[in-house]
Amino acid sequence: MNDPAHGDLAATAEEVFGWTELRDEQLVAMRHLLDGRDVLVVMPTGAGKSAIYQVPAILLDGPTVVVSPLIALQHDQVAGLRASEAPPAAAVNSAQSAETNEQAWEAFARDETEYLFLAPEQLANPETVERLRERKPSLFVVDEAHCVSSWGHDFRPDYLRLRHVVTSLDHPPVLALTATASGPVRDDIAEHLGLRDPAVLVAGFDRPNLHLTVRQGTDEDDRRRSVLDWVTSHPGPGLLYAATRKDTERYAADLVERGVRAGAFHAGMKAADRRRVQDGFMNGDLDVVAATSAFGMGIDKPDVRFVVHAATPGSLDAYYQEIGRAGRDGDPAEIVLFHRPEDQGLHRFLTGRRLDEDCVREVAAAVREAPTTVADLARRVDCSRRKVTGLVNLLESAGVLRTSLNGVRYVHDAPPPDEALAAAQAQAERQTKRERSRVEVMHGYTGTRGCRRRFLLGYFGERLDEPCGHCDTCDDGLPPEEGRDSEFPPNSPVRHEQWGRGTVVQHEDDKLMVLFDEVGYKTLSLEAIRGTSLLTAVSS
DNA sequence: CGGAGTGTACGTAGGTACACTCCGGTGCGCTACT
Repeated sequence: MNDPAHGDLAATAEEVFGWTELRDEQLVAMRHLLDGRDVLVVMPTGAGKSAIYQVPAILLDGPTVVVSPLIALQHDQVAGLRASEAPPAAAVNSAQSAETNEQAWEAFARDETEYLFLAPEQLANPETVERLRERKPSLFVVDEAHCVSSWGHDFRPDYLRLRHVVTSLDHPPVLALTATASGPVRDDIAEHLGLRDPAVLVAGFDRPNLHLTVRQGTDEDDRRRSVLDWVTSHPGPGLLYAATRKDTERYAADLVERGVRAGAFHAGMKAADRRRVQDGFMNGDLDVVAATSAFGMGIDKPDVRFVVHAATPGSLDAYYQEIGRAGRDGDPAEIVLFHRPEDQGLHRFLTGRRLDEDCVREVAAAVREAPTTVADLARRVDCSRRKVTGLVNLLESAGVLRTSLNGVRYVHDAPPPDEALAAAQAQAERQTKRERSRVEVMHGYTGTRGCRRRFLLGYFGERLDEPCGHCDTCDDGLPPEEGRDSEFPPNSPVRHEQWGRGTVVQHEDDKLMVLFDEVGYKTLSLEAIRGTSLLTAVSS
């Protein structure tokens, strides 16, 4: 490789960061950014994702804006950059004093800042975007980009508004980084960030040193005992994921009683207690953390020897994210899921949020009266800003509203507010259906008779030609293979008479898993399809 | 939807069985009050 950009990248990486070697995927991604192209990178934690923006940022003329979901992550990134020879880095967020934030903005305005870290909520403030605009950022980075898809639709709706920020910054090259994203999640990220013909780089998902097991529990007491027995008889460090805050505390207490150095971790704990548990785990004072899904983002401990689930998560995406924290040093690690079909109940509840109809009507009516802004709506309507933002997003995807960075207006031929409510309900129902179908796929994993790893990798669009030999189903001996070569290969588009357009996700035994645009994931029996016109392959 | 916790009936002692209610995950930023 002798193009000049390659030489500059390698030289900068070495001079500034001391990296003497860059991996191919890193270099390819960096070159795309220098060429002005949008890039989506899916690469395991610890493989050097941050380098992909840190190096080109220096070569591009203008500052780099990094959107990061957690203030703790922003802090780590800034500290890391400050410890290197890299140009100045700063963060602006609510954990810092107003004075510190103002100083950061002033330095940024004087062109003294190369890397600026912000949460998406900061970018909901038009003044913030204006301050960025004035300095003409040359790179816009979204770290932990799976959050766009997993949180944007309800929990942190400002994620779905980032595309307007990108537009108003005259669309500098956008880099989306994540460790985990299935095909549909990648599409979701690209769509909601408004990526233009992005280069999509996916490094290997397979983690062959992780041994995968699913254990079926009979009743809750039986499962609880099995989990405790398993954890106490395996050396840590390890993670124990539970579904509720109360469960994490109970498991931690039971483990301590059995002589395990364990701590609980969930979002309801005081910040100081959370820090104590996290630091204890990192420095080896604790062997096990019993946690909700709150624990893990930004945790990069190489020697985690097991990840055990005392309840089934709501999606394979979330599951893969959590088990991916084991065995990063490449040594063997155990992955055990203690499953009960009743776990679906909690996820039915969590995905079954009801729409606030009054609020929808109020928002729709207010916008119909006159175009406005999200901030103004939040002031006028009797709901929280977060809720209003979420409803604006929902009404936009239902085709009722159209939005820009600051503006919200009524689509001129859209139905009046009363009927708009029905459209919003239908859209919300589609989202719920999709989420619930993800729960079902997760349970499909627990029930598969085939190779566990093949199922998992298949979901992420990677084909494993031979069974892995390193999961419980392979250990037990697999049923005979059939139907691997069919007219419905993974990732191929199909059409169903009832469910419409979809994409084949998985193919195992005589079952076909398809992601339909309208109804989410469905599992179809090939035997039932054969010889009928129910499902047809579509030429793309 | 399911599990945990509380309350009640039973019938005269201490527990068991069942009905009922309540609760359940992820973080940012901002404001009001110590």
